[in-house]
Amino acid sequence: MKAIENMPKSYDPGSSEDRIYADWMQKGYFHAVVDPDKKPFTIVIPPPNITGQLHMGHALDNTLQDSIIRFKRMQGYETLWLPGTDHASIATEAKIVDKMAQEGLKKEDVTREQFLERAWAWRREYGGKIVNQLKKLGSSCDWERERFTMDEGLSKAVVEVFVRLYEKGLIYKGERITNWCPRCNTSISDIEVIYEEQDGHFWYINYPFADGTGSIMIATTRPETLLGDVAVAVNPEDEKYKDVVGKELILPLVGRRIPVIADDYVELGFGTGAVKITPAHDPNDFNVGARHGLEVIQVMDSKGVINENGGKYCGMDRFEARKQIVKDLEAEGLLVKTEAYKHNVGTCQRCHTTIEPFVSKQWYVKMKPLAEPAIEAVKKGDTRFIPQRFENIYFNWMENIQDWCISRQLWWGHRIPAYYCPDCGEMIVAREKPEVCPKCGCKSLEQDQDTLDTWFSSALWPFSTLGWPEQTPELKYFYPTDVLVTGYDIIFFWVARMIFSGIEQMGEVPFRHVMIHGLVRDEQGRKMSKSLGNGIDPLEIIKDYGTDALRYSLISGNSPGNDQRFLTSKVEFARNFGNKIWNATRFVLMNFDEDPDFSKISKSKFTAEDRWILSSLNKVVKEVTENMERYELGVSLTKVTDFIWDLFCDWYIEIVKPRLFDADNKTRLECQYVLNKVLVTSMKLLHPFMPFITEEIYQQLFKDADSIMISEWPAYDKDADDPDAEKEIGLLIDAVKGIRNIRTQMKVPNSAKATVIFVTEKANFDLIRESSGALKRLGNASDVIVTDSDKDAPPDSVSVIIPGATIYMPLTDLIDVDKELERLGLELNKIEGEIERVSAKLANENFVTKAPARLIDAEREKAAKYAALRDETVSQLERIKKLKK
RNA sequence: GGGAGUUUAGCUCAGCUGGGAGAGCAUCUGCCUUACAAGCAGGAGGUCACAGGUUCGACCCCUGUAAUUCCCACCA
Repeated sequence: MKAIENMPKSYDPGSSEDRIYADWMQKGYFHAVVDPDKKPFTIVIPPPNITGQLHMGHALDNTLQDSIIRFKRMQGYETLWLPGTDHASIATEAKIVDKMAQEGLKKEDVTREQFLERAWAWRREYGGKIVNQLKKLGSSCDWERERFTMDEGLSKAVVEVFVRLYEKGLIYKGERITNWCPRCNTSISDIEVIYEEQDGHFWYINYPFADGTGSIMIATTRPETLLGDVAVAVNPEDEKYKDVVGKELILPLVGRRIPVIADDYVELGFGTGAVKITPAHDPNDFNVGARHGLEVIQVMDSKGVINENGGKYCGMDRFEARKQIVKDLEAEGLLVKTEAYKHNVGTCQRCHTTIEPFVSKQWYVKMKPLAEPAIEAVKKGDTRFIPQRFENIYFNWMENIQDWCISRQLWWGHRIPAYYCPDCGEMIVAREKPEVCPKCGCKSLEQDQDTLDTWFSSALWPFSTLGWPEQTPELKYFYPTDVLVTGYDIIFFWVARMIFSGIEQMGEVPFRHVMIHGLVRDEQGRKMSKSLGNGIDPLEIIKDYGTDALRYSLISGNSPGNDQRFLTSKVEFARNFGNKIWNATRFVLMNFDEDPDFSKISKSKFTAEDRWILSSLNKVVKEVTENMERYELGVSLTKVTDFIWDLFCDWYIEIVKPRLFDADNKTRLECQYVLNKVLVTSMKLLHPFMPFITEEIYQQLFKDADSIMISEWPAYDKDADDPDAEKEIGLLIDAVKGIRNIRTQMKVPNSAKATVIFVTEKANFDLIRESSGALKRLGNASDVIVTDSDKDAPPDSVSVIIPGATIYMPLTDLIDVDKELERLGLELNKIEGEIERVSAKLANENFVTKAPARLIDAEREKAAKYAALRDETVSQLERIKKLKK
């Protein structure tokens, strides 16, 4: 056993965490191999963006994963936690554009190759940063298997999936209206559009009939799109407009003749009942236009600037044009009125620029055939969400899914594997660039300029990282993975897409469980954000309190799916807890002999408190393991904490001190053994959450020990349950609590050590005598006399009545007779209240006939207990009353 | 418009399949007791949002109401 000279009075995480982590790495404990003799347990990390900086969300997400993976590793699984990063095409590209702007450069000023050069340089410079930050968290990832979504292997997987889906007809190219961000200058998918409520206007505009017979009034929030109007639609049922359907209108400011058409899309009773139709710039209008064979007139370019179709407004930004058009309409007397109007405006998830629906040629994934089996898989329970309610969100989205626009007009990302012949226009989708055009033999085929949505590659993450499309042993062994841990904010973006991709490519769901967690909010419950500046840097917390404390504060009190607030007080508590166990260890070690030989212990020499703490420990092992298996990490952590702090430190250690301090005590070695056993076992239970301090303690407890992280997870042992010991020590604890309580209530100064006379039932006699040392210590008594008769009790004493025993504390000069009478009276009231409640229950025939037997027995036992307590309290009252005379 | 969550001590939150309400922080009282003042001991504080219902029994299950947060859809 090591001496404790290297254990300072308080624990300093800063001095050990990096060293311990380096040691784990060096010994290769994080590395997983294909081992047919062991069961695999796999987690793939949600790959952080290379633009990323570790924030509290990562800290939570990765602490959860690490805790699970450490638990499973100790349970004996071959555990793989596969790490990596995501190229995050649009986010990274935006960062690079920003950086270029600082040099006075625009994206167009450099070639695609030069731009990509910069992107890779970015990746080299910043890509490793977040990885190092994950290491600071203690993450036990298999870094030898780290992947990047644009690695050669993963890129190969992306091309393979694209080609396969194309060949199956599940990927197609089409000209359609899509969400377009004029600032990022690219198409984006439906879920990348964030709707924000904005204060806008409703402009009412008259469109005159071509025949001069008046006009029809429409209302719009986007008057600039008027330039692209090709019709005005009314509901076919609308009496008001029955006669005008088919007539022609003169489009204001433009002069184009456009028809009035009838279409169900127009809602009766909303607005003016007439809707301008602009197929090129509104998705609904696009559909209306398609139904009626209307022309699509694009009036804006990709940057939101009015083009040559916009006549005199050409060259104006869309919002500038809006103002001018309103002004011009007003001048022409066609603007009827303007109303303030709150409405939802679609904005770009990345840059919050207002989305402009835009007609362009894009690549799409046909979703229906992919969604169906993915829905089925979750319905069957092949993949389960925790908590389950997120399955509804998943179903709801998958059942109403639209085709997925996957092409982006960006440079950073996986380039679409489609090749075009400049001569004949032939398009070839292929794994490799064809040498010549298969149709005309032209040799200068050009690859599609577009790249793929960054989520296209993330969707393949659970198998592409394991070597797919190669049938590697890793893929066979580790796929499907066991649990995916992620926030509810990316269920659509990522989780759903992994599920259908896994099923489609691998024929099997990518993971068995999806553990969903919430957001980490600030102390006031606000979302942490850059713009609010309310983010808390996990690395700062680590610096101030240590990684273990941060991890503890994130796990404790956290329940799956729910948001939580980040409270500094919680981190402080966690740090204090670390210090507590550190000092418990110091205590244990300083009370060990030089080299205790635990092979010499005799179990028959275990005292009641030994059996009690071992039994309690055993119970905690069982419960914590069960909670861990159900991914209830917060509950586990609370249970471990309560056991260590309350049962082990505050009771067991305090009870056994006399044994330890007495060098001649006959059960001293057994006591040391139990201390060691309980401490080691509870450190193991705590290790998944607080890996560093538990390792440090483990190393202190054992010479030449392997790491705690590869030690065996404690097993529940049926035979270690000891209800008798629990009952016995329960009695002792009640007695001590009672004595302490009296002391405070009677305001007995600590210095006044009164003799305690313990009158007990015969059944408890030996036990109490055995524990009298502890009782003396914990009750701060000068002496403890155990007897089975109250004849020794001095009359001027206060009494503590517990089931099966009465304790007298002679407090001559200190006892206040009236006060004691009052106290006992209150006690009696309480007991009688209990008796009333219990007997009411037992008198209830329905309860006695319908409740389970064990509950009825329990109530009967209580009834007997309270009756005894009542009798004893009454007799104590009598005794005190006599004093008064 | 559709859906989901939340509502428990002053604050932040746990509470697993229904069987006498818990923790941390804050607060009050007393303690530097030779592991720990980042500590120890003892207290106070809750008609578990509200109203019904099911049940022998409801914080827990059902219905409704209110407040609050979020997600989806999007009406020009």
